Amino acid sequence: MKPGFPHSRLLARLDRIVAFNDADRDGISALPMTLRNFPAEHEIVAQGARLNKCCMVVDGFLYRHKPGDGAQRQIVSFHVPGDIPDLYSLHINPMDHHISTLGPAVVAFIPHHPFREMLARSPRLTDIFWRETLVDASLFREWVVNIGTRDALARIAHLLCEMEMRLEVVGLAPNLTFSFPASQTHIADACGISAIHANRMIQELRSRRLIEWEGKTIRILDRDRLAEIADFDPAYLHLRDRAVVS
Amino acid sequence: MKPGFPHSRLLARLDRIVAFNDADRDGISALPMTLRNFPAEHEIVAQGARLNKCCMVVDGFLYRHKPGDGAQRQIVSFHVPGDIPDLYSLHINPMDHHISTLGPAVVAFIPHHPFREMLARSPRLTDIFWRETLVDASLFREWVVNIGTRDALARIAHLLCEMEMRLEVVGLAPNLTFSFPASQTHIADACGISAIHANRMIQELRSRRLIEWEGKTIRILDRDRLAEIADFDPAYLHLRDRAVVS
DNA sequence: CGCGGTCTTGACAGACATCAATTTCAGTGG
DNA sequence: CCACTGAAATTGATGTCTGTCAAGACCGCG
Repeated sequence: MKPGFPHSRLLARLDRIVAFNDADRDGISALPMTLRNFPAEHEIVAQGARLNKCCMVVDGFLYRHKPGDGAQRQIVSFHVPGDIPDLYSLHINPMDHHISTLGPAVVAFIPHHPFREMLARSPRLTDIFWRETLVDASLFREWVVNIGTRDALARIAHLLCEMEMRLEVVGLAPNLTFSFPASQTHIADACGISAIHANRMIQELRSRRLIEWEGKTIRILDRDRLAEIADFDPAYLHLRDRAVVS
Repeated sequence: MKPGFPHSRLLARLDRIVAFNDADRDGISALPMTLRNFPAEHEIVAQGARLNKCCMVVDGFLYRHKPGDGAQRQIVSFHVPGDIPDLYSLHINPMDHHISTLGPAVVAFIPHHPFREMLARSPRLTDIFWRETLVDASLFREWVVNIGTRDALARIAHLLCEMEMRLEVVGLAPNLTFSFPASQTHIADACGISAIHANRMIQELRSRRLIEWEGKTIRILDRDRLAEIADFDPAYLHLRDRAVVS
């Protein structure tokens, strides 16, 4: 079976995380997927919803967020192509957060029913997707550490290190350069700081010649020093091979 | 098959979350478990370790923590009887955080091999334990929100609301009163604030007559007002029936 | 060319961290 | 039975990181 474009995204993604075989490939390739385009800042899934399908990022970025106390909100994760941010909806209802597009994005919807059938047929695929949700959880733990222990500058630096590495895995960060259509307000909401302070810290990173950030394009100039400031250790990403050469 | 004491802890726990049948029960009851006692503040699992067994809390509390920047550390979760804090080690290695006892605790170890065999035999149990890890992840998301958006007073209030409700589920918080052998430093490390400030905020909660906290015993005096301060919505706990009467 | 969102800058206030010292108290030993 | 001891809790003073308010600059888009 010839996998379609969205399927290959998912396959490429999983391939970088675990080793799997042709049977796994065929199972995934047989999943029905419906592609849809969404404009920037568009809510794909609402908190409280009961879903009958999952969404996979094909192109662009999604982010998950929860309303915080009062007017505040907290972004709890960003998602890159290949991610399935609501994979957990297979087993948990209702959704405990929103999912929105960051910039314009292409999303593939996978109905729960055939997804569950595929998993029921293959304990191996079950393990693979279970593992995906576990890595997801590991990122949340690191975000707790990020927001709980680091100052604003390090929080932003850490976020950038994480995004660069996750995008590199799916081939979207050549030369430490990548597209990231987040406003400074998004960064602030993700790091638990004010937008104004986020602005100042980003300027600080720029003036230290650690990053370039113009429009929606980020370029990391000195990954080692950025990682040092961020106290960044990629172990929590649980990538298959962490031998990332610079 | 007659389940032993540790097994019944696990069964009771799962029973409050999902509905399951006798076959499930038998499968769980057949799991080999080795009981061990640990003193307070004892490391059960180290970051970086590759495990061949999971640990279930039988009595007392465990907590998971990661070293933060410099001398700081971040507690990312507390665990009550019935929890399996390193369930994810079935699919992910190495551990990305430490697990320690809070006070003295009794822990049951379950070897990975029979655990995996049980799951391989029962897609239903696989779903149940997968779901457990998904709820775990949901708590992390809420912790991100807690630390990222709320002030110190609300963070502590939120933590107390969460602990009370989770303990109530396993029958360990009668009359809104429960044992919790955490020092103020633990609270501080969990909420991302300094121990001194944690002390002042706890005093504030006491003086407002919201809680009593003497030694290792906490009593919630006014859950409604505490939940209001904490902006606490138990939906993220994904309990089966959330009809908790006061 | 004008509008609105985003970014930027400055001044000021406040929540919280840090430093230092004292009190409490459970556990220990004489 | 009662000092002794070290950890935990508490209190006070001071500094700072970060939030808030206000206003202006920049820029993409219609």
